[in-house]
Amino acid sequence: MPSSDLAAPARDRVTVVTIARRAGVASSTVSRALNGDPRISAATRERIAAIAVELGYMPDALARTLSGGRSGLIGLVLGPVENPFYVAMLEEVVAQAAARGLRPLILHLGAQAIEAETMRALQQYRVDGCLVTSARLSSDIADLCGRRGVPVVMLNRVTRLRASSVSCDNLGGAAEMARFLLGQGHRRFALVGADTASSTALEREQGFSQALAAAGLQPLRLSGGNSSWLGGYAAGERMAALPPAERPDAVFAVSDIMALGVMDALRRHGLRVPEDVSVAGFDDIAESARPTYALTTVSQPLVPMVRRGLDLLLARIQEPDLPDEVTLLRGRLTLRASTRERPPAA
Amino acid sequence: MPSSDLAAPARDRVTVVTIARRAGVASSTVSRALNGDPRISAATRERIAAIAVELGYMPDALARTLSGGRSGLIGLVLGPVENPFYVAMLEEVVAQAAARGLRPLILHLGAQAIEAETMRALQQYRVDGCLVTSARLSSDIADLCGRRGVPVVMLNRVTRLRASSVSCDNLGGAAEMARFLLGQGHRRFALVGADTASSTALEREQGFSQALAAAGLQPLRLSGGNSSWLGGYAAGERMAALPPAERPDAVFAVSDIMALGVMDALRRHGLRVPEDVSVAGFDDIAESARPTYALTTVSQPLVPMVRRGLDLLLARIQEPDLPDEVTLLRGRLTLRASTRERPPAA
DNA sequence: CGGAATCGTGCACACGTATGCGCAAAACTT
DNA sequence: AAGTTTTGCGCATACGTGTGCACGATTCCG
Repeated sequence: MPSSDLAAPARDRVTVVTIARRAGVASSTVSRALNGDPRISAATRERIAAIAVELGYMPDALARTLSGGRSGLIGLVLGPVENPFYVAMLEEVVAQAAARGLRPLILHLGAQAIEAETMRALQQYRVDGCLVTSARLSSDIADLCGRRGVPVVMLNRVTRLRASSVSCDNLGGAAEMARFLLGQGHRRFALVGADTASSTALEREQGFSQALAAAGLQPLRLSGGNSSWLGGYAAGERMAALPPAERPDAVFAVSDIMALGVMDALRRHGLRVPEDVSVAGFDDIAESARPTYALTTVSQPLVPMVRRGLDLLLARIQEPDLPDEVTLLRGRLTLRASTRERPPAA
Repeated sequence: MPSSDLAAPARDRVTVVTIARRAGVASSTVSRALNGDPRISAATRERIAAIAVELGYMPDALARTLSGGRSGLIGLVLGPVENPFYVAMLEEVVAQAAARGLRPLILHLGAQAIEAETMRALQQYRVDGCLVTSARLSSDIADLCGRRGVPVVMLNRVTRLRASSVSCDNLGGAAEMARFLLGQGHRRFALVGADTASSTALEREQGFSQALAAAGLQPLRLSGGNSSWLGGYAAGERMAALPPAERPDAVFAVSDIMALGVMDALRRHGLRVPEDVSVAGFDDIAESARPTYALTTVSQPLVPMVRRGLDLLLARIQEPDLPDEVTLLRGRLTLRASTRERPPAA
């Protein structure tokens, strides 16, 4: 049936064979020449390179992969993007991956569960490695990757699973924030956590509480749902509803996005930040730097975190049997206008 | 050199050959059986299917692509993610693409220029099609895709280039907003636009201005940089600095993210929204629904837009010679508390 | 000047899947 | 029962690249 014969001649790719014919050599010579094999003479190499440029040759990444190489693809499993921190992380990962010649393939994005489709994609496309930022169901991913020999690095998650991880020193950062607030004269604290207990959130709660306990204090625990603006807002409303005598004079939320919700709720109910209540967060997302928020927070070292994560991943791609490694990077206290010195006594 | 001989036996893939040997048939029979070729008997088909399941066989997408099929990869070129609208669009694209068995490969993300690396990736990985939301330098992408026969669909961008596009009826939506505000009794308007003139922003400005002109009015044009919160904030500050007599009583910003900046600036300078000034936007991002903003806006039909975009793309992947198509979807006015009826006379 | 070492290149095959074609056996027709 | 169609499957090859091995040509050494 020569019905669709006209569809065929449309696009003919430039391959090593095209170049080989043009140069009068074998295709293997072209392959070696372009890959800098020292066995090929300089003259031949340059001649072939010239033809390649002339024809606009681009090696087919898929064929190269099939022939035993790496695909250059890294699978991305991303958490809830309603939290701008994950968006910033995505942006940084994409930029740094591109600089290293890697292409990010999105396997999953969002807070909901990971579908079977994702797992299939992970197996069908020969992903060299995986970067995971979502905790939910990450165990399945890690498990599957482990069985198939695909290295995994967790970003911003510490896990007991077989995988390396890079994370901020959540415990230390939260503790440092607690000590800072204590030093400012605050004595009545609220701690806003998230219901969906991620390792990150738990560590921050713990670090904050422990530092307060060292000063003989205990925070009022408020939780308002998941780690989102709305969750923080709900917690803030609950706090604003307290009788003034019981109301804390400093709030620490385990994520900036929640802290912003807390601030908005407090202000909406007539409380001033920082005059009446100091508010602090963790992450340092872009929104926190807005003059209307000016949130005091613990800045996560995003760029070094991603760099370290890719370092770990690439090392394990080249040497699959390297042992798992857990990296902790210290956060930095960023002081803004949402917190304020309290007079020593009431 | 038998040095790294131990590295080889690590992971042996399950391929059609594995199954063929196990079933005592040729590999071509396996391929046909799994792809539902009617020439294979039901008995053989089932036997092979059973073995495939037992061994956990997954076809290699790369090899399949090489053999003449589609890769199942669609390239994504994304705009500035500081605008949550683009993040929402990304999320929707990922979800809908997965449902159709497509994998999104991130080619570019962010406001800055598209690097050469991106163009290379586009050629090296056999992307079936491209989805573009960024206007900056999208001409290069479209050009390259056109030459290589890769269909392109622009989302939220209308372009004169060779590509199909799906977009909201920006002109009509902005005009409808203008008529609504007029109907509420507003007479002094401000229009907040962006410096970096995207087609989207320009159309919205135009639609708003034209509808006002039809009522014999002209808006005060304010621009405060690019389409970001900070840009809106700057415009809001300029507006708040005006003497009360000259100050508009309604502002329309060409994007929600700018409108939120405007609101924050106005409130920070003591103006009440909507009591003193009504504020309206365009996009309907999640933040606009927060009780603290409650922004009146034009909702973009995100889900249908992405659906239509993928429809167009898939149609052109299967039939490359289809003519370009431009789809316009009507937005819907979403009324919230940031706008308010004005008394008929002063 | 003959043998060995070195250099540059080609042949063949591998990776995993899809498919045109051919061939044997079974089913049907006359 | 012999010929014709249909059925079910295998052989060979293509896709584009990488690489082990071998082979002819050159160079070096004695």
